[in-house]
Amino acid sequence: MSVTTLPVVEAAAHDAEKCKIANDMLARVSEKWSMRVVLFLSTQSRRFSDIERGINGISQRMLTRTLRNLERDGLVTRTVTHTRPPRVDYELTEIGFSLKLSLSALGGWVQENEAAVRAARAAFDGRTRS
Amino acid sequence: MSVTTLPVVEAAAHDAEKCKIANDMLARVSEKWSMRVVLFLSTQSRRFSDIERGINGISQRMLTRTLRNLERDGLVTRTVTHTRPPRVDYELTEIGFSLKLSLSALGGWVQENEAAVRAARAAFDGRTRS
DNA sequence: CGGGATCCGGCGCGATACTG
DNA sequence: CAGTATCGCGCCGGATCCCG
Repeated sequence: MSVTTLPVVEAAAHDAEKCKIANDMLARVSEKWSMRVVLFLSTQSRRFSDIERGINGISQRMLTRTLRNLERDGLVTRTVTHTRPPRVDYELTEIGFSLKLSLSALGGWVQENEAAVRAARAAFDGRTRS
Repeated sequence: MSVTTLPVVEAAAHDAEKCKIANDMLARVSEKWSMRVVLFLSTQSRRFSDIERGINGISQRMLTRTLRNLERDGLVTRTVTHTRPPRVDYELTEIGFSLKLSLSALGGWVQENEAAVRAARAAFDGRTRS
């Protein structure tokens, strides 16, 4: 029953359940590798090793965990082909793709304000280091 | 020179510097308390203790750190009034407010897809726990 | 090939106590 | 009132080894 529990959504529709989901989604999206994976899958379906090679510096462990989380949230689908060697393909779902679109909007903000943020940081650091 | 280093912004304008800033901003925004603070400041200027009381469960330490980070990025301003007891007011800058607008868009996505995500999680958990 | 199991360091974050 | 300092836990994320 707290007054301000929800970070993203504002006044409208402010129940506890949605707050939790909103927090979780924001957390998910910022989990260091999630966005890279979503972006990498945004154009086409990819198999595990393709993603691993396509995303620079991700470990096998983290790729697995990231994909599991995205799958759990219904953002990607996992398709296993039982051959030898086995083959697993990952693909963005419809809602996964819509999330990617929303995030691209945030990307727009970054493009417009990146210079200002960098300048602000430099000014702040110069001010406090003295 | 990696091919895919940037999570948010896509094909356009893909230099390393902007990538780093984009990552940083996404990290900042997801720092557990940042969004709550930004949202709380979105309507008006507030003093330290007001924010502390307004945001349910934040510790003094984390509020201080969060505000410092936001200030460093040029998203909030800090105004000190030297009285006894002292008084410090925080206010959203213009670019801080524009960020809030972009994030509200993401909030819209959450509102639309929260039910789907919750259902997906339930289905996934039921599938794997068996 | 596509993972799972385990070990481990770093640090995000909270609780508490102290200061100008 | 608005911080800073210190301590400690949890957990994210990397490395390494093993398995079907």
